Amino acid sequence: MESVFEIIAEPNRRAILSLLVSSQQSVGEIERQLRMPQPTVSKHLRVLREAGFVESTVDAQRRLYRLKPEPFQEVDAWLAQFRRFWSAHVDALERHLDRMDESTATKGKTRRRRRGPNRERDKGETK
Amino acid sequence: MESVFEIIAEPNRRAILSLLVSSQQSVGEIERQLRMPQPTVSKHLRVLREAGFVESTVDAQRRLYRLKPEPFQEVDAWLAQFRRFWSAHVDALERHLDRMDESTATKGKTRRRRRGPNRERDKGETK
DNA sequence: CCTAAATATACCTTGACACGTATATGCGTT
DNA sequence: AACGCATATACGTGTCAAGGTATATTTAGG
Repeated sequence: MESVFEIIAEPNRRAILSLLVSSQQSVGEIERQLRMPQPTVSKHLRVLREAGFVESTVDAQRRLYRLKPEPFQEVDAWLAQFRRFWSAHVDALERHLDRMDESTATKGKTRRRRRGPNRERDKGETK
Repeated sequence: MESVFEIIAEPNRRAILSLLVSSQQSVGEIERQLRMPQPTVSKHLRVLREAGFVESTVDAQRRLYRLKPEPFQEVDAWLAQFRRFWSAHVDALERHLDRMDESTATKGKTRRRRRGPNRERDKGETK
């Protein structure tokens, strides 16, 4: 369990991280909102803490967990090398994002995206 | 092996993806550059292809693999919700947005970027 | 056709990790 | 001190994915 990528590969851990975006939460609050058994929450939080994704402070018997930025930056840094590549495929990207918009439309406020004519693709690499 | 996060959790797969950033490569080229056995390369490429990270074209006995953008965008979309947390490093973020702006400038439309202090942490938990 | 090269797949083994259940630890209250 | 709540940890189990080795498939060329 060394890399940040392995950490975020686990769906429950991603759920926890997403929960913590809004504000810090206690173990019990996470447990209830995500409807997962308490030991599961604690164990995932341990992994997340050791990987630097979260930190905790003690509040009586409760532990309040909140996000830490560094590992996210690490993921972002890795992703960066591909940004150049996918901006060359903006059109496919736009189409993809349109589908994402559609699937998350329940959130109400969606960023509207405009649709343009297709631009040229294909760097002419085929043999 | 459903999610994109599980796919990129594997170091060898990340290595392959990084290799393909520069240009498309054959299995043998990947095998030699990464010094990993050929079946390993093929199997990872299969996983990557089924997850939409790469696609291949046939060149005689060779298969040329190249990147596809959509899954990367999916990772980026997930990462987006955490961006406000690491805006401590505004510089990298700004650079990122700058490149986004630049690369999509052909589309003409504005991409809004909030600037200034986003000092909005520590929501005063119950203590 | 037959062979060699490039790539894919099949089979097996192994190890990691996520889960459930049970139990331990810590803290606050009476 | 004793109890109860919140959280952590220990242990046993099952699953699944990655690696290794062997073999199959495809294609070019003689």
